[in-house]
Amino acid sequence: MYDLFLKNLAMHVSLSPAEAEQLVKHLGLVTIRSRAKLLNAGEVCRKVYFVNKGCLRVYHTDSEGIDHIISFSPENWWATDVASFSSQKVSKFSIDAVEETEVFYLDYNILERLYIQVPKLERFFRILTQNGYSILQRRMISHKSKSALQRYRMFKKQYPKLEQRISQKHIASFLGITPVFLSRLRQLT
Amino acid sequence: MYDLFLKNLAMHVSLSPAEAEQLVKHLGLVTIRSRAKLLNAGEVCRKVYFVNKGCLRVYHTDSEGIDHIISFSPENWWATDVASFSSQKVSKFSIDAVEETEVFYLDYNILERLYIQVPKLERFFRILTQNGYSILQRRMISHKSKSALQRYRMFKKQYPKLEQRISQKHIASFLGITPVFLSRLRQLT
DNA sequence: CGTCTATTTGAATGTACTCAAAAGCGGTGG
DNA sequence: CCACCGCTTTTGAGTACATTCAAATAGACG
Repeated sequence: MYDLFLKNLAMHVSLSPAEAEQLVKHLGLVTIRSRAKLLNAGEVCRKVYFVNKGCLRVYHTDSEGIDHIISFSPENWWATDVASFSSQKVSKFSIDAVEETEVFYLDYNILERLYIQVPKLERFFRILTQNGYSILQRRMISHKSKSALQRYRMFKKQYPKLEQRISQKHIASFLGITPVFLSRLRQLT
Repeated sequence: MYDLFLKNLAMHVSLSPAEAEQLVKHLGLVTIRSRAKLLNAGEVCRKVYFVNKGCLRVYHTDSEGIDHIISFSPENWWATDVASFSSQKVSKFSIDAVEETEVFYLDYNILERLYIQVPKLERFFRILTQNGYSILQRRMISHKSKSALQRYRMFKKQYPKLEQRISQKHIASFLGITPVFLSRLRQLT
């Protein structure tokens, strides 16, 4: 049951069985159906999520009511609103499910306590955030230096499986273009 | 001398005098003149920098030879290529000085040792990276949802002092537009 | 089946870019 | 101290990538 989760942690830290036990027993589990929300912009983000099955999206709804997807989190990825979670202030982002999704979660207060009990977790989340940061940097650069068509092709290459599972509307929002324009790009392939 | 540096750390962790001493004695110090480089794309980024005076820029040079500035680091900010530093693999980014700049730095190996000796540093850099991550997210969103003019106005509002110190060419690169177009935007104001 | 949302297609528009040339500015050497 | 060189900024004209609006078509779900 916790296989994927523990393997994910093992990528960056090696926990003793006791530590793993300690961690796992504080883990929440929830399954939500497609489109169900885990976080609404305006709320405080109290949890960090690990996707065991399915796919989440983290997005911002701008003043015009247009969504901008900041990231997808398929199986084996983490999702949270880092800004809101780490400061426990209201969130500018929302999180929902792109398809039926099963997530583990850790509560803010529990995690803060765990940081003390299991200091390796501090390390784990430092590394996790660093990785997320550098992925975001790459996306930022690609957004600035590549055309929409190039970005779409990179997306398909990088996430071949995801493309099947996610609506074009969402892919367009992730790429930072309109669904209409994405539809035209697809003709060219 | 270490005032600004220690105050910066104190924002997120409180070190004992012994811990502060331990940290500070491993700190390097270097002053570089405008345009001098601290990191060249293609090298491994072995240091994390703290800007005590002046201003650094972290940027990527794309296949066309065009620079894309990912961040400025004026006094009291940190700079590194997170991806390269944390993995100790070759860097896709370069770092140089926008004006005469004085930086403290920590070496990768030293920092890894310090993480063990002073675990609070693990926490500090976790929080630092989380903050950086959420700043980058905001920039990503603003890049997708705002026009160049709006982004320029936001930049001026957010970094009023920086605008004076940095060339338009660099501001344009940061905003993700051409210097030519920035020049036109400035007429409108 | 009917309704609602997602995708496609067409036409007109706008934002930002390229290329080119001129003007401004700063540093360096005579 | 001035003249010159190189780099930055401005300005003009033409262009391209991506958008908006509108309408038609296709798909998904109750």
